[in-house]
Amino acid sequence: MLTLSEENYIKEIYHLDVVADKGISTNAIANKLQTKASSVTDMIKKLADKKVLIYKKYQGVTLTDFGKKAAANIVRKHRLWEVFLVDKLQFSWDEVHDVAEQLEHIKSPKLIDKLDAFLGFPKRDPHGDIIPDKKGNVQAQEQLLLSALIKDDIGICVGVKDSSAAFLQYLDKQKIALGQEIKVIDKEPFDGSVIIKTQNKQFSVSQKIATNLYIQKI
Amino acid sequence: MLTLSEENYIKEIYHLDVVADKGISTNAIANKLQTKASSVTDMIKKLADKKVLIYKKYQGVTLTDFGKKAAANIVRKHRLWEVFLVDKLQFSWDEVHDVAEQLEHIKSPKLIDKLDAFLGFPKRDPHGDIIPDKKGNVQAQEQLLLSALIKDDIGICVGVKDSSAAFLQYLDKQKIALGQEIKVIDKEPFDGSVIIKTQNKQFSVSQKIATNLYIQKI
DNA sequence: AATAATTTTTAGATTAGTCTAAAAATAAAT
DNA sequence: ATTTATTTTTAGACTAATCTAAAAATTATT
Repeated sequence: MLTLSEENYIKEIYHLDVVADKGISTNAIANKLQTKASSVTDMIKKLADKKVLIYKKYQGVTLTDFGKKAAANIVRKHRLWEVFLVDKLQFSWDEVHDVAEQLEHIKSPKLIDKLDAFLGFPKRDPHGDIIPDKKGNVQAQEQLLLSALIKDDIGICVGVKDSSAAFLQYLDKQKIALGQEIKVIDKEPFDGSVIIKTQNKQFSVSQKIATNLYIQKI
Repeated sequence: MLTLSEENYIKEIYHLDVVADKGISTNAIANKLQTKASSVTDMIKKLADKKVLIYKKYQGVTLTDFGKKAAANIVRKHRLWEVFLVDKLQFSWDEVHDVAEQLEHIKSPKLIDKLDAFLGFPKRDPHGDIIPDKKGNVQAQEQLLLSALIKDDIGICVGVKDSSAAFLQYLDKQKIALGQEIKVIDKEPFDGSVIIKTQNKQFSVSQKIATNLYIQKI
């Protein structure tokens, strides 16, 4: 059985693992978890004992298959709860994270199965992120950043890279929602901004926006 | 801010407070929480410092108004989650307790308000217990034990005193549900059993059953 | 009222998770 | 290839929550 703290470490290492290919460094984990490197060293020793990850002094860590499954399960719970908060309780998508951060630690497989069914077996959370299945498998997402599209490309908005409240609120203000169709009218090479058309309105978004919005081409 | 452990102590003291009139003893708390008396002494000192309760050595404890409000809030959360589990997720009433025990510690007033609304502002949980309101007030329940009724009394089943899975399953088997009308046909003075009629069926229940089922007379 | 039994508290130890400060190892820069 | 800078680990300490065992206070019993 994993403690709350252990679960938070595992989840964060899992998120870092997606990008990195070598071992996850002690400092990277410490930054993400707002803690000190020495605390991380202590904890990863414990997690290595529990066969959650592989740890060699000074070489960083990598999750074992067991660790990856455990992590995917926590992520699954987090994202299902986010769907619940938005779909059923009318939370907006920029205010669900902190609550889901607590709910993800509730231990009851039955609860999650029933919640999943109640929500209609959703595939993605309110930010467009894929929800891992019961067995901890994550379906690969075929998605590009808006900035990677070229003139006349058309796609569906499927997710955000940055899920900070500020960014989500910006999207709300511009009436950009997940599931929405977006067409690239033109690109401005000078500053990387993109002129898009969505819902019959045409406007420009900055490079910062374009590099944080995932699109699935159609 | 209260820790998880503190919340569990407060909740248990609150439940014990309903029955007792003098201070709640260290041992009583230790029994309920499956812990040692020495641990209880340590904790109640801490809770006294936090103004949650009044503590005098060897005299037991009593909750302050602040402590009572905090406790009622935890109980409110516990019971609202139980309603959610039964009404929305199709849990049966004998399997919700352990999950609710975890969910009651989630900290988010907004979540509870929205959950309350989503559930249609229920007044009682699946076991018939009154749900404290937002301010921590509990409406007095006018209810008697089935064993206190006399021949020809008619009432509605409103709650259970013992909410163990075994008892709840017994009630399910006998098709006795909350909200159901029950008439006392006769009583057997010898063993305290009661002959009742409900849903056009007439049968006898033992004294043990009759002293654990709450009825509201009509 | 004195003694016995029980309850409660204290004292000291333990575990999980964290921290600071110093030491050791690795990586970067001259 | 040394030296310097950075990262990581170790050593020792702290807090929260618990425990055991012994001491102190209260309650019950003769």
